[in-house]
Amino acid sequence: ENIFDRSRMTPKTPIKNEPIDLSKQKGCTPERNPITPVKIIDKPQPDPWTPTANLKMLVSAASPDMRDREKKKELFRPIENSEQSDTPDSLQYDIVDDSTVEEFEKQRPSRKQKSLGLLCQKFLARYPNYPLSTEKTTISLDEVASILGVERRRIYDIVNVLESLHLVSRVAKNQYCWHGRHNLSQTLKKLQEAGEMQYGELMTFQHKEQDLEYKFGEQKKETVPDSQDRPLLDFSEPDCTSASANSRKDKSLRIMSQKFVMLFLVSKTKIVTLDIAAKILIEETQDTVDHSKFKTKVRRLYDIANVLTSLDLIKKVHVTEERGRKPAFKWIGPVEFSGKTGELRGHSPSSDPLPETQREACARYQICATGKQRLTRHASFNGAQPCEGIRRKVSSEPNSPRRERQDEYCSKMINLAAVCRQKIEEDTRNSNITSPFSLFPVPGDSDFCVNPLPQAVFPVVQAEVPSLSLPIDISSQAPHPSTPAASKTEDGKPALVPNQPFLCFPSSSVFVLCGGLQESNLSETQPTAGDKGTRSAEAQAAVPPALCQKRGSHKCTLPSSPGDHEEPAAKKLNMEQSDLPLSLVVPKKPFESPKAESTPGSSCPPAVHLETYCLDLASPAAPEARSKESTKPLDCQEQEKLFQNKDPDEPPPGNEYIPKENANQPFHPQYLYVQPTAGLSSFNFLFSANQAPSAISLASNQLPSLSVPCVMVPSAALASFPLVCSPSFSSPLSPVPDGSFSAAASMNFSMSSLASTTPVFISTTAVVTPKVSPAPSVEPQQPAHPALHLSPVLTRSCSAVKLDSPMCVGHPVTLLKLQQPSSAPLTPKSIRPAHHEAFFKTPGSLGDPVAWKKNEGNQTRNASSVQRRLEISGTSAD
DNA sequence: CACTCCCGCCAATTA
DNA sequence: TAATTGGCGGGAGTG
Repeated sequence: ENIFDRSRMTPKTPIKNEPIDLSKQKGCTPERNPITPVKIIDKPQPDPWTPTANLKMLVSAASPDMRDREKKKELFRPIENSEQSDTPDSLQYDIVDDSTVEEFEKQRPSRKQKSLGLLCQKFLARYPNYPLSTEKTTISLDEVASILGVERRRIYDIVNVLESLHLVSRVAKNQYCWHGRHNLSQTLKKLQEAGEMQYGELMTFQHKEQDLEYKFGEQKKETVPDSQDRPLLDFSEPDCTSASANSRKDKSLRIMSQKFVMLFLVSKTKIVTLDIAAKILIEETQDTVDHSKFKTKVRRLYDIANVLTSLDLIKKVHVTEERGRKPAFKWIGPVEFSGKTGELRGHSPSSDPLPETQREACARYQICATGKQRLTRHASFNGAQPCEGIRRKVSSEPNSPRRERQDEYCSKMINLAAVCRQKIEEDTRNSNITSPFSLFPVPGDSDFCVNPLPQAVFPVVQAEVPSLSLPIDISSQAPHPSTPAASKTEDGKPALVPNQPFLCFPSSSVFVLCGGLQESNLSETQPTAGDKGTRSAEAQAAVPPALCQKRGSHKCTLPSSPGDHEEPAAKKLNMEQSDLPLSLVVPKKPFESPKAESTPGSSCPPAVHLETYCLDLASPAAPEARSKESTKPLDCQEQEKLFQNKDPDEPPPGNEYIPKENANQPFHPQYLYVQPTAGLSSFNFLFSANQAPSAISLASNQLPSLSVPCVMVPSAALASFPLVCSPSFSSPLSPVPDGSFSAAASMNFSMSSLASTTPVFISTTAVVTPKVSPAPSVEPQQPAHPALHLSPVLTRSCSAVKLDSPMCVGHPVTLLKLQQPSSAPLTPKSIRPAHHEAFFKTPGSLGDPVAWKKNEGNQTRNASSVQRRLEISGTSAD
């Protein structure tokens, strides 16, 4: 009998008949133990007894195919009856029993019987959904293939998808480890977070496929190449063995699977049409969109969908659209994930940088979004750990192509930002906005939450236009219009709470910090991250985002980029970009609950301040940036020079940071002046602080008063500071109200000289580089969305999103764009964004749109600076 | 005819 | 070099 079985096992494709059994190891599943032939006996044996069984035997003996069919039938029966709907588990049992049946449907296995979905069910039936932790079940591909009577190729399809969800992990060649669904929720959560970052915006618009598509296209193009995405998926989980395995290039199926799942998790409707998914995935992967590619993608999606369906995570549905009904899938799996950011951290803090980043972002986001501020979380976040994680990432790969990292980074950042946005939105929706945002105009919050995000995402893209708007805000700013870049700069807007994440984006790791910034804690982490990034990245980093310092005073440094900009302003710009968002965010938080560690209290204005500070800080870093800047356009270079000079001064913002990098007190004074001008109290504080104290001390001082978080960002943009700060502060503060706030903020920015800020952002963007160019493209789209309401927030979110897509590089740009657009539409709110843009532009300002482009380069610089700052902050950290 | 998606060639990776 | 993985797309089964 045993022999018999074996023969059966071997499918027609004799490929490998080998003694399959051997492989099985531990625990197989309940049903059979593959390993020993004996197992085989299980089912088969019974057969012999029955007439049918005998028949089967004969048949199988006669032809492998028949055997297979029979097997399938057995397995399926239950399944077939219920169709997929049945739960796999039940199936399993059934299967076992069925042996008796044999109705002889044998007829040729219909295509359905051979479907991947069915095969997958059979596969899953073999393993427990929740295996005991103690027992590790290993899966031998050969064995399974033979048992299931299919070629190995098919098993790969299943395993790859399962692997993407961490239900299994590859242990070795031909060996996989079965984990079951224990970690499924965590994995889904991660994917959701990542997805939000990447697709959040898109999904919001889901209904509008076009939008999405467009956006996607732009974003992706802009941003980085898809490689970015992978990381998300990768998350290395703690699981058992796996870790090692991922090397392959892409494993598109795995990545696709993750992305596909992300789309569901991000989608509000939880329904994703195949064509949209295909388009999105194609874009990510590659630009080319030829039809054939699309078809191929769809084929793959079907493969994935079949497996996911078997997992009961999705089900097929049809959506009717204008053009008719389209095939689609609806997510029927868990939507809420118990895991919390905190938990996530716990998972593998060190293991994957990205994951951590995401987590942090999430955490921050939550905080922000919620408005509730979870001090604890923040605190934890603030904790060096997060930062470390980021740093690790950065540092770890320093050598490797920065871009890639950056991209990843960016993507992560973006993702985070996106997630945050979404969350925020949700939060706002669900529970009106929380205090944090309150800063923003009230409406903003709510709007912000709801509309903004969605729109923001894309709309933001429009940023370009927004940039214009910005100018509007402040005529003076107009100059900046430099334009596109400006829009990007808007990222600054991100300042809005939602954006925080964005902040991160800029420098990548740094940004993450931003989130923290807002909260306060963030700052610390960010800095660290930033530091790493900057260091490794040198120029790119230069601008490190901000770091934030956290807590109480939060100071983040946002690094402006290292010098890129000619003038301080330029620096500021860079910083700002990244910062802006932060600042925005910060403000909100402050408003909401000062109490929080950081005492976010300060509200918008504070945020601004922060930025300023950051800028200052950045300046120190600037020098480094300079080098990179060289690459930048003329403007940049000039700016760089300026920065250099300033650098020394810049330190202020990040108190701690500064010291490390450079103590640039001198400059501070300048800034200080500016701020005062602004008139806002908060600004003033900041400035004074900056001035008086050494860079660091100052920063800290100021921050504290304000709300710190923001500060962090600013550091980078010190230069811009003055301008920005003052404006923002003044108005923002009082305005606290939502709309006003944003407006004010924006105003401020613009006032301050958007240019300066803008430059910063730009630089950031630039850093992103590749993305930069893309960003522009994006911008156009954004306009459509107009995120009038929350523009700031939205913008940020948007930017963040975009960033994601771009991954590292791109995202910054994207963000900017988004912001602008949003800003434009929104009035007050929009203003802010605009301001950001303006800033960016301004620096360049001077006018050149070109400058914006250059910004890209700057961004990189910024990033580096940011990183530096981060580092500093880290060290100095509160 | 449009959807699905099976099948297996064959290239990229690994061992 | 052989084996393992897995991208890919032709084209067949279904409705």
